[in-house]
Amino acid sequence: MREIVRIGREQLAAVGPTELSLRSVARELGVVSSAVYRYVASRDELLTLLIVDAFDELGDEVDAALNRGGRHARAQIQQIASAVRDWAAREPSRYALIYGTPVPGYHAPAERTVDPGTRVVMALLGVVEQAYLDGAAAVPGGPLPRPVRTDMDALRREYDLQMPAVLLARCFALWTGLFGAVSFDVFDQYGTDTITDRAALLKVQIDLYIDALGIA
Amino acid sequence: MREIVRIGREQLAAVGPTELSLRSVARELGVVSSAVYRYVASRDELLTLLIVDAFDELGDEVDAALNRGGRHARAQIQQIASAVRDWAAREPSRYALIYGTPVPGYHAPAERTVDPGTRVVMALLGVVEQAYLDGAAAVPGGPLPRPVRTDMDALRREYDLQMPAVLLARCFALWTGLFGAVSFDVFDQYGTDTITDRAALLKVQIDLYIDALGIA
DNA sequence: TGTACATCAGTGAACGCGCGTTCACTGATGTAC
DNA sequence: TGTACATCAGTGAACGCGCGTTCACTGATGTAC
Repeated sequence: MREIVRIGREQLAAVGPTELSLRSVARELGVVSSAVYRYVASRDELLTLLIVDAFDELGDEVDAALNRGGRHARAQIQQIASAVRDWAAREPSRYALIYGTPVPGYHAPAERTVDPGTRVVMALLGVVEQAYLDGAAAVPGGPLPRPVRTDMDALRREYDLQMPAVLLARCFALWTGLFGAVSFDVFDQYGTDTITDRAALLKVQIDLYIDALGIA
Repeated sequence: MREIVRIGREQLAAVGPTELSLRSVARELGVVSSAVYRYVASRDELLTLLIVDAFDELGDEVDAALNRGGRHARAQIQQIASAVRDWAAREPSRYALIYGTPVPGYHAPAERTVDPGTRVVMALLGVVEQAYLDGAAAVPGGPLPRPVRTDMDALRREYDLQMPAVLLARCFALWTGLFGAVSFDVFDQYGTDTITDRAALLKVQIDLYIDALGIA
């Protein structure tokens, strides 16, 4: 079982999420294809296992990066960002599996993927919330469009956040900005040769997002 | 020929870029699969045609949105952003083709895809450059890490930009931030039901990025 | 200690499918004399 | 005006491939008496 996930991971290192096949996993496992069905009900379930696995590993890396240090919110966010980037660069297919084009025909079962899938945002929110509580985050003025405000308030209640809705909305910009930058990097959207040090560029971009959050 | 691209587009409406097949295009065209080879050398070339087609259509939409008005940089950028979002929401598969996980095994021929692929950034850069020339963009202080600075200077020369390197670097944050937010939306990375009005959220996010650019 | 039986991991063949690409071909349309 | 020929769009069969999934099965291991 664990073996299957391990091999699935390995396969993903070679082949993009869409063409991950039960048969290739079986082959690599040194077993006939139908044998895999003893452990996994279908290809979809294999994908689910690998998605959860990827989210969890990324989540672990992020947590580890956070623990490694930096007391300042800015440093912590930068650390989260590089952890994400490093993992994504190391595991482009697994990154694509969870943050790229959804695998066609596959629908993730919410009850298994939501929790692991939110670990990175949760880490970011944790840092910003703490900065807010410490008075280290400037609260931006300006109203929020009603529907956004409603959603943000619902989230604040759900996750028990003290930060105001405006700040929470800005966290979304940080979150999507981070993954946008990482995706451009991993999926090679910058032309070839235009950016020589992508890690450095990411750092600059994240700095900008942090500035925009009003964090010291 | 044009017919083939048209049908390819239609197919993409139904099936994700990875499983776009020559045979399905032929089928839809009412023709035997080998006939398509009279017009297109291989599946890869079909993909190239569709990629260029998608980039061009998106570029046209963005240009149209820009022309539709707003003299202020802020309004113009917001208009570009909604044009991108609207097109992406309408054509998720074609968006995935150009901004999602790269199709495995396919390599885009740079000489055909680069120009159409840069139209959106070019539009953004045009707006920011104009704002800079009008003195409407605050030039941020702070140095840039050396490699980033070098890349930015190369780009400034290549595209004949007056804006300083720091500002250009910030344009990258706007660019990747925009596509990060749109991808999260189109690829359904926000949980279900957490965001009720995604267009409104995008607007808030883009506003933040514009603030960060120091644009009035 | 020895036998009878149940459990269970893995086998192997088969199903029906769709794919990209090749090849020799047909038959209509257009051109040259 | 009429015939001979070239062009060219499309055909149809075939190649070898990999896929997900099913099914009845073998044979080793473990358990109960």
